[in-house]
Amino acid sequence: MEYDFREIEARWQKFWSEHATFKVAKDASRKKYYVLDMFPYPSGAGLHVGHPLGYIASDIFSRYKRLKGFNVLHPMGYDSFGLPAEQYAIQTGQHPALTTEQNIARYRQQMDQLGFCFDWEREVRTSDSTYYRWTQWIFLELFNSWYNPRTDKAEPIETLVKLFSEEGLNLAVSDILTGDIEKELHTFSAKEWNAFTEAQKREVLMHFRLAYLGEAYVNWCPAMGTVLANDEVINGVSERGGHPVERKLLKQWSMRITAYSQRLLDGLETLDWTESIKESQRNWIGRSEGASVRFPIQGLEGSIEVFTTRPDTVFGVSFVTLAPEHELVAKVTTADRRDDVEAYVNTAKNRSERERMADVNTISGVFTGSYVSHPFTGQLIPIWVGDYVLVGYGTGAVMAVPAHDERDYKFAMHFGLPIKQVIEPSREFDLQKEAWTEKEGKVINSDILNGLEVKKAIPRAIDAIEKHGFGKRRINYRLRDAVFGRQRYWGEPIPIYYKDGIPYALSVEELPLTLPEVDKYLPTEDGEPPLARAADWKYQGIYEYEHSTMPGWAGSSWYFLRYMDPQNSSSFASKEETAYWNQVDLYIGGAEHATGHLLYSRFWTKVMFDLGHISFQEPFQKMINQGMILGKSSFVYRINSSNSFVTFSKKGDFETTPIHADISLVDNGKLDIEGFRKWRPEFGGAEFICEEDGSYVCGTEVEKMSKSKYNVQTPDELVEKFGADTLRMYEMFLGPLEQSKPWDTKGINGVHNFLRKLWRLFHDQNGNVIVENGESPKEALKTLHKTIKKMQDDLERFSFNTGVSNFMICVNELTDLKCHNHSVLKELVIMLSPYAPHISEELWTKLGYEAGTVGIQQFPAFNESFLVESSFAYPVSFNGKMRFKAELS
RNA sequence: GCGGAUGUGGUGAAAUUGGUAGACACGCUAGACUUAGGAUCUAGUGCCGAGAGGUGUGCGGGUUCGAGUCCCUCCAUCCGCACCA
Repeated sequence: MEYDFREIEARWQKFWSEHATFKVAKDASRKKYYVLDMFPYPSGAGLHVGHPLGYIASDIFSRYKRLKGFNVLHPMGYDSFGLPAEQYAIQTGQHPALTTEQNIARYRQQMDQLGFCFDWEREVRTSDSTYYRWTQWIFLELFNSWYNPRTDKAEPIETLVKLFSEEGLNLAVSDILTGDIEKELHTFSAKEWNAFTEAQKREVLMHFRLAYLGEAYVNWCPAMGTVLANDEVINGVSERGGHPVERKLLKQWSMRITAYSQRLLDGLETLDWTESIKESQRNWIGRSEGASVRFPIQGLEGSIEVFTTRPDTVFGVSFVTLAPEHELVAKVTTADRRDDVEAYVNTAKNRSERERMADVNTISGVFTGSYVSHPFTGQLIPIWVGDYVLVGYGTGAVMAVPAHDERDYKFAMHFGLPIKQVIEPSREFDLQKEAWTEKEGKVINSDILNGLEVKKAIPRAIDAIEKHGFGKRRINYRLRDAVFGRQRYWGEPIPIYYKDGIPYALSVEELPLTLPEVDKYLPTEDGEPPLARAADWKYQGIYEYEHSTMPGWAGSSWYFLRYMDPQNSSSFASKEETAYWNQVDLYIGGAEHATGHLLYSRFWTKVMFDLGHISFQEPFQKMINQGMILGKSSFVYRINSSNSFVTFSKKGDFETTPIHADISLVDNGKLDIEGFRKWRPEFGGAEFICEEDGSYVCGTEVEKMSKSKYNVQTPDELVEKFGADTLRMYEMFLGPLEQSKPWDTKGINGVHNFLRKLWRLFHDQNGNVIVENGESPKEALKTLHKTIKKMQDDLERFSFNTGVSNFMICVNELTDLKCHNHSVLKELVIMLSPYAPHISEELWTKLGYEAGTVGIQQFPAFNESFLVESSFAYPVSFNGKMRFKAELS
């Protein structure tokens, strides 16, 4: 009897499902371990071989941890709100919930056939109202909180109300103001506060809430009719769809993630993540230290505030530049300059992000006609407008020091503005040709700073600026608040209604605010989001609800918490459950979420921690980022303006256009010509210029796996051909988990043959089980123990590829030894069970053990005494002394 | 430009703390067995060389008794960010 994987796998999957083998529950007597996969968006295309890579790894590790005695939480769910379902709904009129449901069913079926040990009773779906009820609840928590810089954490908004009613908002409490709040608010006394109307109070509070409605420059995508977060915009076009994106000032719901900049930065130190992801986050947060300095405007009230990291060069300022969108531009523009400035500002505003980014080398700007006075020297300095200054960063204005900043230098050269050297370069350098931008050298021409080294001059300059009241020390972050509203249908409704134009939050008891039915999934004629179409959808039948919905990252920012207690209907998860399961110990997923999901979910976790809902600050302790599996596309070469195709080696003789051919039509590089003709009607009469042997050879290229490139390999056909255990082991065998690699099935036979060999170790030619009892042969025990040690090490360091290899070596050796000893085989099966669960279960029962229990055995113990004899020692001399190093042979 | 990663046979790769480089697998070569299969078994397979031997981890240098591994310079490829003051 041969290894009949089809029969075996179907039978065990049924058994696991019927016996709820992988159901887990809190168990205080055992240590927990939480292994999480990034949950998928259920797209219509189903899973391709790249998707399960991470799931296989997490499955292996979960099973291993279970063998080690841990109570392992290993759940799965769906990030089921999202654009594609909505787009499909727009095209077909079909409700997104329906397509989503179908796609989930397909995903589930594909995952099931791989034999994962998920506890499906804990499944979550972000689009399910029993789930998004709690997403809305968290939104309310954010809405009803503010960030208190004095305690450095989020607090209920009541503490702020108390503060205002006792102290008001004045200089003494100005330390509670951070970032943008600073600019927009006026001070008031406690008395004034108490006399404020409800509306006035709410307006003030809105500037402090962690979820707030505010005016902000947003990434507006006209093609999609919605706003996008910064990380959803790549090179000035939308991440999904590639539509152009422009900047627009809009009133939007936002998340005050900037309040957490420093804590998000500090928290990274405690995490076991790759340096590259941490670095991406540091970059995104973009902390820089410096000072803000105010330059009084000549002849007008007020001043222009700039942010600089080089206060040491303050005496080298020769002009000040405002961003075109800067609020003071209109005010400082003189009458004779107005036409020029307005023309410039309009051009700059109308350029899309993409255009603006495309030509960063073109220098443009315009003089406003006004001047500021230098705070130290009183010298008059012209005010310019230039689009190299970004409104969203710092104060939207810079003090230009052309001698020591490259962009200021180019601007000054272009417009013939003075360049004043204030740093003596520390090595030979031609200041006539470019700016000396290094933070090195001696300060000159700078009054009180003269003679100081740059590194010492910086703090000295800040001290002087603060002493004279010209400005203050300031840490600036590049991180922007996250826009939270989307003008879309298929997302969580924001639990807010408007009374007299003022936003009010729903109460917790009124949740969930369910998604209403609409006639179409498009914006209304007057540009309102699709939710505005919902007839009679009003709070208490009177007040308008908020019409935008939450972005895709809302539901995914906290899903790991819901898995801990997914059925709970009185809270997002009980305290007992979150205290027990705690942080995710191992998180596996793609690196593409480095700045989006991973940052947002860290932010929400910190807020939840501050408000006392959970006892940990970071969601994911250790993270592994699996590499992408790329597709190998096949190409045929059509001779231009003909229906003839030329084989790869002869294509040089013609003018050709490469066309993707479906990889299922290509075997070993050779095209199935008849299949190709039938594939698409336009190729029906295709002619082929072939190789000498009559075959047509295709060209190949490694690309991202995608439907449109006809290079998608689904796991289904491979499972059908070789079985899930083979596919699982093969995907691990391909190479290091974290490395991207092209998909290639040429080695899959090797893994499949190995499983057959393993099968034969237990069976004779007639299919009878051969298991011997009694004393285990010494040689077999050595092999076994060597393998136990290696397999364990491999698993601990996530080196699943060597794990598979080492297991193969073991089976080869036992086969050579003709070892059928019961106790050796038993431990072999347990060791294999994480990698190939189906065949392990089968062999486990053949060894006479209870079905469904192989996964909860103890991982076999490694016994050194068997290794001592088989190891050899070789001499090593170290620092002149000889010593011996033992190696396991 | 800045940051991160990677570079080892024909191929995927291994080498865990500086200690026999290329395990394991694919592929290939030769043979055995077979009513032919994508089966199994045996032997071989980094490169040069008939051989002894020499040589070899992107290039060049360094530290060391010893370097794929540590340090420096450079090169190539991939990924991320990018007018951030």
